Amino acid sequence: MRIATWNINSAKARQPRLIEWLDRASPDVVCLQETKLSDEAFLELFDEDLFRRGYRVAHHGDGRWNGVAILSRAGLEDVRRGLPGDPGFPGPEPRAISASCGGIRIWSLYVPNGRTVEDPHYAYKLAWLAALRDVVAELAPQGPVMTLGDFNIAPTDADVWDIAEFEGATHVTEAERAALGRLHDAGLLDLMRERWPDETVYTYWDYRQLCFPKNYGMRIDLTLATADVAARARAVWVDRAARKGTGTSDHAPVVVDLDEAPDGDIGPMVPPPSSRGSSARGSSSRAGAGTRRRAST
DNA sequence: ATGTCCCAATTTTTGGGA
Repeated sequence: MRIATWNINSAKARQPRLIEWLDRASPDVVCLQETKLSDEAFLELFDEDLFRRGYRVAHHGDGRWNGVAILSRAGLEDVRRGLPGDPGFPGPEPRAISASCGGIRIWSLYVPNGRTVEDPHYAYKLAWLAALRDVVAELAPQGPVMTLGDFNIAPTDADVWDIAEFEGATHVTEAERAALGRLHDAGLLDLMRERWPDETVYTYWDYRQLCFPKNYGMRIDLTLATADVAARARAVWVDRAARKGTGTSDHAPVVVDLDEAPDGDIGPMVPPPSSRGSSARGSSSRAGAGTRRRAST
């Protein structure tokens, strides 16, 4: 199952690039942020194109700002709009939506930007992240969970092109990183860093000052997941091609490929005959580990 | 020149947000 997240910075402005990307990348589940549309306007624009490609749609937006969505051709059950405990600014904003897709509770998140550390939006950002932590702490013990989206936090200094440029700025503060740390404490792993611990990886480049050509980027779009999901992650990457050319978002998609769940709907995995009763399925070899058959009875 | 883009409205220019 291929799962992606992409802050598209206006679904309306990005329509051709989004459709083109769906056809090229062929994701099964897509978490979108900053659609900047109402639910009605989003469906009006995309329903036909997405239906024809086999996607079902859950959108949560109110028009001008924010707006999140999940597109899925791997099931879309039990859709929940908003974040329980959302502090609001002052009222709730459409920054979270979740659904069960292919047995995973998937969240598409657009964390408040924070603006500056003195701005009330910064306190809002931290309060919003605290509410998210509580949701994760409740859900993570219950089954597979993924939280994907624009977190507006660079987890470490290595996740920005030049930390000196961020003196006193949001996205890199101790408090923001501590809030992210509490998501990890609640059971979420950073799939990109699990797979690529030391690579330079960016997901966002400002439109201004030729940031993309110079690779002045930030890794702020994160793919977090519980350990059961992390164990299935076969590949994790940033689709930089989607950031190139004209009419692009300032963010690139982050894509995760998952192996099938070992106890998925095809039935429980049992050892293949060749290794049954032997020690061949230990950590030294994965041969045969992908073989699945329906258990008898 | 912030080497930009997006939105809405007080719409053909401006202000706000990222």
